[in-house]
Amino acid sequence: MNDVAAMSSQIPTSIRILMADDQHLVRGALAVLLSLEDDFEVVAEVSRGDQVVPVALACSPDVALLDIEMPGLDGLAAAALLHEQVPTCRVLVLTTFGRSGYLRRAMEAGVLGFLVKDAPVEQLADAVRRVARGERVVDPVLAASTLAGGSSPLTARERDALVAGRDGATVADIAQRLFLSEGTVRNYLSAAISKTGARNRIEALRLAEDQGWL
Amino acid sequence: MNDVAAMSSQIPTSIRILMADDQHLVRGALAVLLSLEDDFEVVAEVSRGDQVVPVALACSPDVALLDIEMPGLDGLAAAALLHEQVPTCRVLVLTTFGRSGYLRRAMEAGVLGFLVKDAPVEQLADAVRRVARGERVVDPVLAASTLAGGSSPLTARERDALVAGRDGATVADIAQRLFLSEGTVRNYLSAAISKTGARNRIEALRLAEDQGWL
DNA sequence: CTGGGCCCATGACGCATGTCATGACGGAGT
DNA sequence: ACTCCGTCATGACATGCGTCATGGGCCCAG
Repeated sequence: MNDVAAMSSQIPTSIRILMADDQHLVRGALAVLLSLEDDFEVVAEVSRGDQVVPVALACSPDVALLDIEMPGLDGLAAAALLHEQVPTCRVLVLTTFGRSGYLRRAMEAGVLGFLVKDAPVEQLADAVRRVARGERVVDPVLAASTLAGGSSPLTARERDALVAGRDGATVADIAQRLFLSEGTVRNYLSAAISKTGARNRIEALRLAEDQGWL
Repeated sequence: MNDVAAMSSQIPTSIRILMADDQHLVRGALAVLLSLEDDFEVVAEVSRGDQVVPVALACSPDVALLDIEMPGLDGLAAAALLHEQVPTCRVLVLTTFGRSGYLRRAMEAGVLGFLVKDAPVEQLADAVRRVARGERVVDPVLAASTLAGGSSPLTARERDALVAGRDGATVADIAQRLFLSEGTVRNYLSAAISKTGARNRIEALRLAEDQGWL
């Protein structure tokens, strides 16, 4: 008896889930969907990335289901923090975009599962169970293309210069934001453009984003 | 008896719903959520805008729940077609972005309800019921900002020039795509930039998009 | 300690871009 | 009929942008 209890694995207790997504409706709907399975229990819902760790500390979930696009803190950053501060909590990332770089960054953040939002519904519950068991769950097609894509050739500052120009800022604006000289900014942008094979910084931005290099 | 049956309004029959969203997971989850209400029946699910009308013709739903960002055909265009070809079907648009222009275009397309995806969950069922009854459902805050925004100051070609430059195309590229001279393109872009109050065509693109002028 | 890589900067060159003036054509409205 | 407005075009000008060469400071690995 003692032995059986100590096995810690197969008491028929439910999997405790934390959900993070900034869109109330989809978060709620997914929570309902998961709650219908009788071995799941959604113990917390948050709408901002920076709430993930505090809430996880409070209610110790088995699995955290994180969206990537979130205010406050990016879901991948949240995953990294979570992995470090609440290592017992496995992470399943659930995102709209199947970008290579997202997957790469997710893996670096210690994420176990990576699911795209247009996966068939049946897959979700399955993925949660497997992640709870400690298995890796990744779409093989996406995994392959990620491997093929290689890792980012951009240096930190080149990346900074690119993202600082997202909203259509001029070189002068970017220079101000990064506390750099205009010439330096132009150099970084130029490097980023040539590395991505683009002809504009706009195109470079788009390409880099698709590759997940931002 | 005859009279009662002929009243057509209050037989306790369920509201037939068609769902269109390209993300399987959220579409499925929302469908489940709605199916839990016993006066709802999700009779069809599609993942592309161009499937909306054919499927609606086949299964004659009372309410169509349309996402905007969809492959094949934009949800708003689908709504317009639906309104014209299946006028008995009321439309509720459900979108990620609460952009003024989306709302405006939705209204022009004969849409009855407009709901953002981060609305609280309880609101969805309520919105569906009200739309089914023929009531308008729109977030008052969004409605106000839309009214304030006014309608697009851009001419058709200015708009064309802007959108043709979305992916970071050069002026020469845009000129080729629109079969115009480079100078003309520059003129259009210049006009668009000054009308939006931007300093770049990139910024102009962003601003115009936020206002829904594209 | 000596490359090599990244960070930061400067200056100069050439092309792309944004602005402006100007003009022609056609449709819509008074 | 005349005028306004949108469409298309040209040419000229100023600025912004992308490229390149060059150099100094820094840190890390060989």
